[in-house]
Amino acid sequence: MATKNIQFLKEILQKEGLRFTRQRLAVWQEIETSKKHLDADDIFISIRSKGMKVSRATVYRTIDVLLKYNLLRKLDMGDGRNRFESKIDEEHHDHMICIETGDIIEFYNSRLEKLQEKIVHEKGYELVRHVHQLFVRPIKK
Amino acid sequence: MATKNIQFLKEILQKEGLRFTRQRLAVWQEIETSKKHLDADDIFISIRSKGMKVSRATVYRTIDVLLKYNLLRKLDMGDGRNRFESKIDEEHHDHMICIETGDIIEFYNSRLEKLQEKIVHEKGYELVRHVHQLFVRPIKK
DNA sequence: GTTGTTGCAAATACTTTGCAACTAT
DNA sequence: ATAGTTGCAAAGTATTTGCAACAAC
Repeated sequence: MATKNIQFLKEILQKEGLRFTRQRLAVWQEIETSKKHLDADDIFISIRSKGMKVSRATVYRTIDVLLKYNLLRKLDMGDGRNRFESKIDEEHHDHMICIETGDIIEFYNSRLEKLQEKIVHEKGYELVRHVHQLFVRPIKK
Repeated sequence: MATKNIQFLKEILQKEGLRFTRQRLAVWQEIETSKKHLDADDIFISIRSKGMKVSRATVYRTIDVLLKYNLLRKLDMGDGRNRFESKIDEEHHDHMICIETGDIIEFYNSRLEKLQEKIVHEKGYELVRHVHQLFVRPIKK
C-alpha cells in the first residue's frame, strides 16, 4: 500500500512535468501515514526527527503542489493553523468539530454528496473539491 | 434597518457585559453594509478612509467578539486571507467558488440544511455553525 | 548538461500582546 | 470612580521569496 501510493505520487508528478524528489516523497508520506491532522510545522519537525534533511520552505512548497493536484485536503479547524490530510486511499469524509472538547468526528453521507453535485450542476459548474465542516456542541441532557 | 442592526449589536454587547464603543460599531457597520467579503485590513482601511480613528488591533479584537457571538461568518476562499461577512439580516447561504475565475456564487438549499442537522443530531450534538464551500469549475462545452 | 528543486536566511504578511491613556457605564 | 477598551509599537506566527548550490532527468 505504501508502495502503491509512492507510485501514485510519482505518476502525478511526472504527468505534470515535476520532479520526484526525496523531499516531496517525505512530505507526502508524513501526511499519508499520519493518523492525525498535521500542520506544516508538524510535518517539518517529523521529517527532521527521522534524520532527513528538509527545509520549511520545501514543506510549504510541497504542500502547495499536493494541494494543487488534489492529493491533500486543507482543514481550518478555527484555531488559526491550517492542517492537512490525505485524500488518497480513504473514503472521502467531512468533519464535525466539537467547539467544547475540540473532538473531530469524521462523517460521510451519500445523500449530501449527491446533493452537492446537483447544486453545482444546476449553476453550470462541475465540482472540483469542497470544504464542509460542522461546528457542534454536545446536546445537554 | 441600519438602526435596527445597531440596536442588535448594542443588545448583544450589553447582554455579554461588553461595552458599546464607536470602534465596535464601526467595524460592525463596515461588514454589515459591505456588498463584498472583506478581510481585516479592508475593514481597517475603510474605517480610516472615512476619517475615523481605529487601530488594526481593535479591528482584530472586534472581529473576535463578533465571531464569538455569531454575528459574523469567517470565510477561507483558499487565497490565504480570512474574509468576513455578516450573518444578520440576510438569508443564510453557503458559497461556490470558481477556481478559474474567482467568482463567488452564493447558494442556499433547504434539503442540505436539514440533512446537516440530521447528521449532527444522530451523533448526539447540536449544530452551532458550519462552513460549506464548493470549489468549482465551469463546465466546458 | 540542462533545468527544476532545495536550503538558507531574509523578507513579508498576518495576528496577538503589554501597557499607559482613554472612555463607557 | 471604576473597570473595560483603545492605540501604539513591539513581539509572535505563519508563509513566501531570491539566489546559489544541488540533484533529477
